[in-house]
Amino acid sequence: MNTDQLEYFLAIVKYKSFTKAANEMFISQSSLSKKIKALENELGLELLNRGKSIIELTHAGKEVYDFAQSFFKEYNKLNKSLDQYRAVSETYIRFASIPILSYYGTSSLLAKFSSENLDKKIYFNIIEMNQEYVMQALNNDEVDIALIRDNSNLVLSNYNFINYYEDEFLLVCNKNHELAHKNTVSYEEIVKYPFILMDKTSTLNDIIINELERRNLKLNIKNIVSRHNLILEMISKDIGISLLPKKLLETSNINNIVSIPLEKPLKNKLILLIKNNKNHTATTKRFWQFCKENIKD
Amino acid sequence: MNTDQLEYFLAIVKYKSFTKAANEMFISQSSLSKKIKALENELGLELLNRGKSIIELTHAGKEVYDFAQSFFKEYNKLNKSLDQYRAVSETYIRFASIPILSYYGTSSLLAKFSSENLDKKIYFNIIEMNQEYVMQALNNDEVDIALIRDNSNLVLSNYNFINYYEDEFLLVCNKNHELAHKNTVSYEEIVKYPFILMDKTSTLNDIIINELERRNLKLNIKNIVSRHNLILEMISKDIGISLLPKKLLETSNINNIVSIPLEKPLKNKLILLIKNNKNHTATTKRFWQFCKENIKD
DNA sequence: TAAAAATACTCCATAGGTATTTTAT
DNA sequence: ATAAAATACCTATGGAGTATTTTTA
Repeated sequence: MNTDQLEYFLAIVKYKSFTKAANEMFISQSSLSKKIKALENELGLELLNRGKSIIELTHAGKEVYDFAQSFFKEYNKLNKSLDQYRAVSETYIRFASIPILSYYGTSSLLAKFSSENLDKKIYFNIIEMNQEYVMQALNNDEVDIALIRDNSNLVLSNYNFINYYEDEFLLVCNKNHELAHKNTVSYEEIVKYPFILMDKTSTLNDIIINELERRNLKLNIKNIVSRHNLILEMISKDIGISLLPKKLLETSNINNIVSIPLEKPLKNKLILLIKNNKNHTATTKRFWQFCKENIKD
Repeated sequence: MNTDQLEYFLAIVKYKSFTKAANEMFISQSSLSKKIKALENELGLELLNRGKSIIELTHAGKEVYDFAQSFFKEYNKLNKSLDQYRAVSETYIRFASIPILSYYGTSSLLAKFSSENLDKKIYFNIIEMNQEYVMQALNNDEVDIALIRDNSNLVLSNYNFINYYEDEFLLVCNKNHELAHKNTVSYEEIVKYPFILMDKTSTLNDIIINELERRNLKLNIKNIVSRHNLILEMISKDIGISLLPKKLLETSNINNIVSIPLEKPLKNKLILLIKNNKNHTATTKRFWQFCKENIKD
């Protein structure tokens, strides 16, 4: 019996699925299956009733489950206590993000993790790049975890993800604009007016343009700029209108601007991504676990 | 971390020696050394201060030691509880002995072990043979554990042993014999009288004859018989004298016989033997452990 | 110098992976 | 038929052994 087996066993119970648990624990379904079978063989008992649409504990399994839980309680206590004897080592977590970090409270998440894990000096190596480069870095193992925008082009089969934040796009216009008085606006109305777009490396555009294409509509693009603050400033001069995630508007203090919900809401979803492979450091895994527990979606 | 590592770690602390612990746990010193190093690496800590003439726990080691102890308490509890779900399986322990089993309470030892291990049906496969055959069977892995007499010919480097019983040889003679009134007798006196010897396959003879050869004395052999009861009966008819272990005399109820200590005591030592190799079943290992704990030497 | 732990080296067993089959709904 | 667990098969890592070296008292 070893800690891995117990940990994996708890994961299966938690997720009620070998496949799901394997994914979450960064091992293959096959390995997990064999590991649990090995544990069952060692104990000479079946721990799980498989199949019948859901995985449930056998009576013996329940006892092992309770044992495993209190084991980890003690084990974690031991490890915390051993920290006093351990040299504080350094580890890096390489974190890449699209340029939105300051708006979504990410730094406080990272800080919280560091402060909860004082046994190691944890350094976050943070870079902000456009989504294409973030994905490249993730795929080339130059980065451990990424924060990106979930656009429809993403193929997530090689990744695990956590929903990080979700809000919706609002129409933003000058307070003197024709639309300013409306309660909701439709896509058909939006395309009538000069539109200010982020530059094409932003995934905000993909989402907006995809949605409009789906509806056979085409934007009347007036300007393309590289930062959303610039968009807001231009709107405050009534140069055009735009669509921006609600959250980005909350932090701005530009005058003369009005934001209006869409008739058919358009979601802006941010997700954390980690590669599905098995070579993550213990600290990276621990951080991923921490994110799962600390981000309420 | 796994149960093996913890078990081995506890053994090292118990025996204060890697080499000793390795031997007791039926693994090589090399493997043990590596296993503990692996545990230390995993924990990122030294657990033992090696070398300085004795092995002692570091502060961290003490914490792990306490953890391991309470772990096994819980682990054993779990296993006991899991027994109710386990199919009762059968295991055999192959036990060979020189023909003395009825005199040394061996059967109650075996019975006690069986009754303390009700999770398995434990069958003892017991054979009594002369020592040469017992040793052969042990060497050929036809037998797991052997009970033999420790004569000076034994080379024990390939075995682990447990002192099973120790008593001393007494001179036995008829109550009308010339020596019958003495408090102690010397070897010089013994060789003067007709002597009744066990047949040559008995290790009793080796011990007696070796001792006399060491003293340049030679027995005056009158009869050779195959069972010590016969010897006693012959002595009761004053046909000769003999040397027999004290214990064998306690259980006999033959009259007209006197037993007298030797001036220079001659020991009769029975030992349990197990091969030093690593292929014992869990039950055999458990029985061996049980013997270590239950036989006070 | 002697005894004991660590290491070098070899061999084999097992863990982990991918691909496939079996099972259960 | 589909989704999920088990299995077959392959590879690579790690564990066990023996023999040797290093360490320490």
